[in-house]
Formats: sequence, structure tokens, C-alpha cells
Amino acid sequence: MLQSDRVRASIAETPQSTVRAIATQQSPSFRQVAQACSRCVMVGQCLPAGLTADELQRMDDIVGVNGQCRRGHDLYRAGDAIEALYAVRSGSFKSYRLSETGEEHVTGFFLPGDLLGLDGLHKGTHASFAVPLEDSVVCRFPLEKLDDIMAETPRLTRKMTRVLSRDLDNQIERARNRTADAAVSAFLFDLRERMVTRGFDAGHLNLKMSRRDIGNHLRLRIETVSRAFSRLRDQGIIDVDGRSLRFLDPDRLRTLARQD
Amino acid sequence: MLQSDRVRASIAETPQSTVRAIATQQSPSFRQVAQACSRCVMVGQCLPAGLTADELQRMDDIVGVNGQCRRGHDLYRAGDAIEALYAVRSGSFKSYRLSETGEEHVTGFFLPGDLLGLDGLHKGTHASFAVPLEDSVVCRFPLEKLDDIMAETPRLTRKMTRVLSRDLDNQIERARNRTADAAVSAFLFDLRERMVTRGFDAGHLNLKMSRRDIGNHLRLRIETVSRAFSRLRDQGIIDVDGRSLRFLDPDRLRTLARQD
DNA sequence: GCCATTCGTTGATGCAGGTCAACATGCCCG
DNA sequence: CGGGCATGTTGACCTGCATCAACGAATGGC
Repeated sequence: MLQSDRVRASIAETPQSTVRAIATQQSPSFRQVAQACSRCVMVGQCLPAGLTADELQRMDDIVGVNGQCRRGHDLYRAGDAIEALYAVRSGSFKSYRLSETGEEHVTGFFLPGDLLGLDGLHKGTHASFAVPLEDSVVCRFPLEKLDDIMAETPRLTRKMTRVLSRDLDNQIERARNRTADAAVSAFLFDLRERMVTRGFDAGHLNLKMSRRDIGNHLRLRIETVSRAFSRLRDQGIIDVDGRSLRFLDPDRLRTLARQD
Repeated sequence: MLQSDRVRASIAETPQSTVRAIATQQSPSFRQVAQACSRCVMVGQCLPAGLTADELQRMDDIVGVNGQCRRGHDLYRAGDAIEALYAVRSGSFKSYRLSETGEEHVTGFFLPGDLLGLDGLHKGTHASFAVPLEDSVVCRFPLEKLDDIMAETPRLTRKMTRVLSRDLDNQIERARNRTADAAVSAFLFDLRERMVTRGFDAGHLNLKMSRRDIGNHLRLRIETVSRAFSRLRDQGIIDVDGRSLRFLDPDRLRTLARQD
């Protein structure tokens, strides 16, 4: 295949604006750390999951530069040109959008192994803001290099397709019509499942996001979220004290989460 | 690249169940029609958009068999093994899911050029049902063949990535918190934009879906949808009579659609 | 340490949209 | 042509969540 005689198109439409150098685009809170996929405990949950040793080596080469993000400092902002996707290596993030009137809408929470930035690929600019909920580390996948590898690695292409499909599926599933209690139960149950998948303790977790973020994400007011938590506690399904959470009866939580 | 010495994995995880032959999997309402991407008026809106003549020829080869679907007869059902993606060639579809208690949830409406089945790729089984709202024609892209072409056609891979990203972005955007009137306005405005993009008359359209489907999709009751339509009519923004719809003031419709 | 600010909980009240009801229209089919 | 059924509209009332309010506890800056 001849590539040299035509303009290269990347996964995302590259905007005509000047592409800023990687070194200058990061906020001061983004510090470089050298790490590799092959030595990451999250590799099984992440984009490179299922790659051969050879392919993993290629991934190591492109994620050579990673970043430390300080709590509350945007990793990227809606409207920024997308130059890379990010995977959470440690810590956690929320993504959000702003309406024309400046209202915030929390669009998701991201745990280690999750990919950030997928919703902006089709435009070439980020569709959301991403901000760490605690000091976190991300792996940076420059789009151009990802594109190169994918052109030669169908396995990686398929993995990317599946990650996107899964996100789409989850978003659709989340759009179901449910009561406040069901929405909060589903949120907690999902969070638990994701922690378990990643090998964290299933019984207990510390919520990194505020009631406000949870409510915003679920389209509920903070008071409604608080009351839902209290009702779940009163029923002996969870034990909650502020952001410290214990799952007492996951089965009943699941049942509540699934009713319309 | 050596492919022969290892088991081929497709875009979707292929389930262990027997793969049914293409000829037997279609309902009686699915009749074959010979058509080609290169001669399709929707090629600009569809998966092959932007391909070179050579690449388009390859697409022609794999979509050689297309299908006619009769109104109300499922094209595929949630849980079915995914063997292909479908593009709407003419007509329209809705997709829906069933809750554990059998409640229907309408997850989307699809116009010519739209791709059906993307939300099931990660599991290897369809996540939703797809049903034509009128007699329709679809193009069938067998996953295995798509996978083959994508392995050699980075351009198609990128297009697929962008289609998935756009769907994800749209789903997230739809999840905003809005009043009933704003949700209905956004629904109508989006429908209009999609029709215009496809070269249909911008002034008038016939809704193919029922008020029930619209309400279900927007998480509103049918009475609430009806009242929202009436209010938009009373304000002179649309002219609506049953399923016949005329856009009188798209700008105000857009304004209503964008408020929180 | 102290004060300001954010965060979380709970109670009282209000309202957007759900629910129930009545009726009109169109369509299918005998 | 007429009965049955699905669809759509509108009115009256109800309810789940929002809103407003008050307060205690945690957090951060100096």
C-alpha cells in the first residue's frame, strides 16, 4: 500500500489549526513518568489486553511517556484538538461537558484501565473535559502512533472497536428509565463490579466523587442522592458514612438496580 | 503478516455456539436484492464514505447481498450472534431493548446511511432488537469480511472508529438533563438535521414512529409528548397533524432544544 | 489555631411530568 | 358498512423528585 503519495489521515480528523508540540501542551500538573504496558498491573483491563508479546512491545514504545495529574487540574478540555487518548493507570477521573449556559454535565467516571477521550475521536477535538478526582497517573497514546500500529495490528484495531462498542452499549443501558433509588443502586453496583474486575476489594470502597457529581451524572439532585443512600443504608443493603462505602447485600443492590 | 498459524479472531468475539448459515438466519421478510455501494445514493453518509474507488469496489464485493425488510418484522434480536452489521439503505428502523420485566426501551431511530448493530460488537451478540418502521432495505456487511478488509484498509478502520465515536458522543449528549419540551424539541431538531444531511426536504417530513416510541425513547409518557407537540404548534414553531410535520421556525426549535 | 467554604444530611413545600379518564380519528377485517 | 382496535389529543388529579431551608461536619487557607 502506498502511503507516501497522499496526505495521511489519522483516526481523528486532524484540524487545520497548528498542532502544538507534545512538550508544551500539558498543564504544569502533568509530569512525565517512564512506564511500560508490559509492566502495568492494569494491562489486562486496558487497550493492550490480549496483545501478543511482540505487539505489547510496540505499545510500550508509544506509551513511553506517561503523565502524573494533580487532583482537580484538567487533563484536557472540551474543544482541545485531540492528539492522544489516555488510559487511567492509577487514580480516577470524571469527564464532564458544559452546556451553552455553563451548566456542568458529568458524563462519566473512569477507573484504572479505562480509556479517556473516545467521544471526541470523530471530530478531532475533545467532546468533554477530563479531570482527576485524586492525584492520578495516565498513559498517553498519541493518536498518530496508535494509527500506525493499528494499520499493522488487526488485533489492536478489534480491541479498539470493542472498547468503543462497550462504551456505547453502557451509555445506552444507562439511559433506561428508572427511579432515583434504582439509578443510585445501579451506579453503586456498576462501580462495585468495575472494582472487582480490576482486582480491588469487593467489600469496601472509598468514593472519590462528591454527591454532587454522582447526582449530576444520574440527573438527580444532591439531596435525592443523599436520601437514596440513606434508604439503602436503612434497608441494610450498604453501610455508608460520607464517602466510605461497604457493600452488605450486593444481591439486593443488584435487584434494586434492575427494576424499572 | 502471518494469519494462518493462529486462530482468527473477528471484530466481535465469536461465540462458541454454531454459526448459522447466512441463508437460514433471515426471517421470511428478509429478501435478497443485488445492489452495490458504488451505485448507492447514501454512500456519502454511510460506512464507505471517503473510500477510494478501489476500496469501494471491495465493499461492493462484500455487500453483494442485501435485504428487504417488512415493517414490524425484526431484522435481528437481542441475544442473536452478531454475524453482520447492517446499514439502512432506504426506509427507517428503531432499535429497542427489553428489561428483565419485559419493558421495552427504544434506544434509537435509524435513517438511510445509519449503521445498525454497533452496540453488540463487543459481546459478539446483539445488544438490541432492530425493527423497520416501514418497508425498508438494508445492506449487509458480514463481520468476517469487514474484518478482512479493515486489516488492509486503514481508511475503513478509521471510518468505523469515527462512526462508533460519533454514536457514543450522541448518546452522551442525549443524556443531558432537560425538560420535556426541550427533549422533544431536540428530538425533532436532530431528526430534521439528519434528514437535511441526507438531502431530504428540510421543510416537511412524515414521522414513521409512534408517539409511544418517541416518548419511550425520550423517557416521557405519550401524553407528555403529545402536549409538547401541541405547545410547539401553539407557538408557531412547527405545524403538526398526526405524523405529518412541518418545520416553521427551526431557529426557535434549536433554541428550545439547547436549554437545560 | 481560626474562619470560610464546601460537603453531606434531613425536613417542609412546590411543581413537572406521570397517571387516569374520556373521547376522536383512522384503519383493518368480516 | 360497522365493530374492534390502535393511535392521538386533551382535561383533572397525583406523586416523585426538585427546591428551599437549616444545620453539623469536614476541609483548606492563613
